[in-house]
Amino acid sequence: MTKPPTRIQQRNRAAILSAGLDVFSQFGFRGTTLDQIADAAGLSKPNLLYYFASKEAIHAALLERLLETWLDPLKDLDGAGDPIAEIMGYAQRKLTMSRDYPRESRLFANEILQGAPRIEEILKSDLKTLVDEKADIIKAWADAGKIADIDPHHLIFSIWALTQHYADFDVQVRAVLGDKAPYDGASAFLDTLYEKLLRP
Amino acid sequence: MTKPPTRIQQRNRAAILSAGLDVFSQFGFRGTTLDQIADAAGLSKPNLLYYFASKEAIHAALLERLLETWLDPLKDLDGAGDPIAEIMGYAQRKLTMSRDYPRESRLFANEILQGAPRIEEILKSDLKTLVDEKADIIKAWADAGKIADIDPHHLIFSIWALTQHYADFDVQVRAVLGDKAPYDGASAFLDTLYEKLLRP
DNA sequence: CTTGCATTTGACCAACTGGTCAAAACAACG
DNA sequence: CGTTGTTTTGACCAGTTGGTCAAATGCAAG
Repeated sequence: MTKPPTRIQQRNRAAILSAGLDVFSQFGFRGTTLDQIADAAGLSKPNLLYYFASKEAIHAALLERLLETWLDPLKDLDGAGDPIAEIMGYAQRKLTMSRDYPRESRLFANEILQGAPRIEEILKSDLKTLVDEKADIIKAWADAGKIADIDPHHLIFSIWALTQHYADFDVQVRAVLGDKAPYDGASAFLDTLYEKLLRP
Repeated sequence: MTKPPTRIQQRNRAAILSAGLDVFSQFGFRGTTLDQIADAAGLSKPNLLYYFASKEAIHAALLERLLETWLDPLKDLDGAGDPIAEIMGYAQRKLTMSRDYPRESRLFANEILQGAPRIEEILKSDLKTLVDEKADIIKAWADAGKIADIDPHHLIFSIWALTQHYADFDVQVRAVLGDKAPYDGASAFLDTLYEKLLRP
């Protein structure tokens, strides 16, 4: 019997989540204050708490929304497709996510850096299951001689590391590159890297 | 005319820095409290502040100590050495640092995630200079046909990303790998990757 | 217009925060 | 032992924090 949200509710909840994403992704859970989020959302603090029960609740809503979409690119890795194209496609999808959703990437990074207290169980169950499953596919490709023989888990880690680095360490990347745009070079680099790594 | 520090001073300052490293690397600057550091160091809060003027001062001391050693592995990359061995050696040294100094890696990651407010200038000057210099060396190797033709900056980023990932995302890596030890596989994977990537 | 619900707010609170200070406890040296 | 400098602490403070609440305001349907 939950009523459909009004237009105001939709707008304000969205503003709060976006503001929370801004602040949590930069300062982490403990380093973020409700006043910061309220300011960024253009609402008063009591009004924030009219829409979300607590600071925890905002953070939890963000993490939940994040986990929903975060693993999609890996789910799309298709055992029936062309091995090298599938893996390179996964890397490119993940790089696109870093470029288009850097705040989400940093929110995730912050959570992991803090020891993943809120999502450790999910990592050990859902994530591990998904990764093991895709690792089996990659292993089968390697055994069949369709790609080079490399450790599938570390291959997946490498894709995570190389792509998320451009979102999470953005300020360092830009400091070093000067005014050159990071993502074009990154995309080309990843293509070269995985082509050479995977060719049998 | 500064007096040499007493034994007690040495011990307590070291305890504070180690405790601060524990807490700052997990929660970031804003997320860390002096009480947490004092507890971890086994000192009272006023006693903390007898040794360091402020929370900022502890954090600054840690960052300074970190930056001193953080770039050493890259400095050691020798333009006169064997190209592939030099780059693979750098990657392995960096991986060893991730394994032996994960707290330092996470302290750095936290600082960058927060937009590097305290070290952005250093990144743009010292770090950029060093990286550009080493990128020139790598470029020369590529031009001479001694290694494959890849973008030197993104090559260096890839080494940072792939090695720091094992420290910064440790809990995720371990959640996925189960009880398998990460670093042996990582080391072998990096060797394979850079050998294949760099071979002309 | 009015009634009823959704929304917003100012005032407030207890706990926590970074930091101060004077006094106490300790250590070392003659 | 006494004196002097070092180290430690309990009490304290002003500002911030997450959160509450009753009252005020906005708004849409009848």
